[in-house]
Amino acid sequence: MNTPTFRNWQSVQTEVLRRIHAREWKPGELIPNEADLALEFGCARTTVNRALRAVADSGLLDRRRKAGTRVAIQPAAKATLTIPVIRNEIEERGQTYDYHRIERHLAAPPAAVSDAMKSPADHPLLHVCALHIADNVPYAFEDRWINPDVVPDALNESFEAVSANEWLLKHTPYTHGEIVFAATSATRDEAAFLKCPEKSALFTIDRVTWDGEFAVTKVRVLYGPDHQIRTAL
Amino acid sequence: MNTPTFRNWQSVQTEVLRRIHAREWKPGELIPNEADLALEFGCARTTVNRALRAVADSGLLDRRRKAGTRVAIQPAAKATLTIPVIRNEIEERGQTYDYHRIERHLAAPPAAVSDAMKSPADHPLLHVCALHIADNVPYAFEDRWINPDVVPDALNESFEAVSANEWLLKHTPYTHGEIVFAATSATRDEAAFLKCPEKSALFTIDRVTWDGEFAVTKVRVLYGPDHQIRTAL
DNA sequence: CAGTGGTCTAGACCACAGG
DNA sequence: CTGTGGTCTAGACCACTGG
Repeated sequence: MNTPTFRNWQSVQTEVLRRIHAREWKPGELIPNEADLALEFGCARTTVNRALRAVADSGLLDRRRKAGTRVAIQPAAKATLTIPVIRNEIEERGQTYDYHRIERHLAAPPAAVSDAMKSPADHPLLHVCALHIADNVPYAFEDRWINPDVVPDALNESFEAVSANEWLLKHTPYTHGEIVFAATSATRDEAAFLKCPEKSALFTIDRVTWDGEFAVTKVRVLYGPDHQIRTAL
Repeated sequence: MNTPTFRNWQSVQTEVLRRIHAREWKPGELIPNEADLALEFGCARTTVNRALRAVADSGLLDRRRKAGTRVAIQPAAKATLTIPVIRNEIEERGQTYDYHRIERHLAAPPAAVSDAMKSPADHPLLHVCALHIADNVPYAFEDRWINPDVVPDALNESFEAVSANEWLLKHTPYTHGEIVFAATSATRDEAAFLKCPEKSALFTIDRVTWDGEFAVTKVRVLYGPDHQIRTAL
């Protein structure tokens, strides 16, 4: 029985995944090259290429020129996390969103912040703290430092009605960033804001965004206890 | 002054990103269609398509047939996390890896586990607990349940030398999975294994993997305090 | 050096959804 | 109905890298 022809790259991808899962192509094994597969599948090489590239992106295949394509031995799981604007995150679950600005002032940041932003230690930055609230329950505490050299308009903004989270997204371009996920123990202040016991385990996201070589902002978001981020694998 | 010609999709992508960051194309705005851009860039439409698709995948563009392509208004950040096999994670940092199996027995799982695996409440599963160690310091505690119906060979494996983490990856295919990130407070036992204070905030990954409609395994990995996952944005 | 994947091109048809 | 993105094709050249 011959392999039926495959019309599109998704069906080729499905077949490739099937062969990997069914161990027809075993871990570490070399699979046929694109030209041969195209022949077998009855489609153009481009189509096979697209399918194999997709599978390789997910980590299940290792591709190298001349060496060919192999089934990955220990496929590292790759999970794509989507971190939405907090307001959207809450509203999409049908909860009402509320926002409270806690603090806003210009100050020299602690060393950890100026280091992370590669900003001179005594250079004042705009410090904005705020609470995001879902259905009247504290949801996340946002502790942010903004570089006024890069975002001068921020100095004219009170951040009382609009969160810095949203305001920056709308007003400030950035070229790249770094994001760190961790678990931290709630300090006394943080616990008070989030209305949870001191030293609760909090899911934490730290983010620094850059516009070229200049740090735009550094933010730490502390989510309330029991917060979790879920994704398909 | 004309736009110079672009030779490959990466350079087109770079130019597209530049226009978005420079606000030449503003958030919410419609950008020219593929055919026009191809003309402007002096390349084939396929090439433009590849570039725009890549940018859209990263969340900065919204594309819809007939409606055209728009710059995203509030681009949700997308971060791709790579979760390697723990041994590799440790060895890649140049640390020595060590492993200790703590427990292994067949037992009826707690309700939370049988629910997550959609397995009958009284159906016995293989429970394997183990410690992953980096440079003689506890690194992560692995608490795993394996479905022996799907992986009968696991019953013949002691998991004393090879972690279930690696063994399953090598021996068991899976079709899909779900992964949850959270922060949890160390229980007394967990704290003892990880040699950290009780109630420390621990970064936690829960994973359930499936082969078709059957759950293969459910694992909870508790990382030591201060563990963090970092990725570019 | 030669085999492999990576990519480009021009042209074509199609699926979808806005108006 | 029609404009848009989504995809396929055949053929071509290139870049990398293993042997």
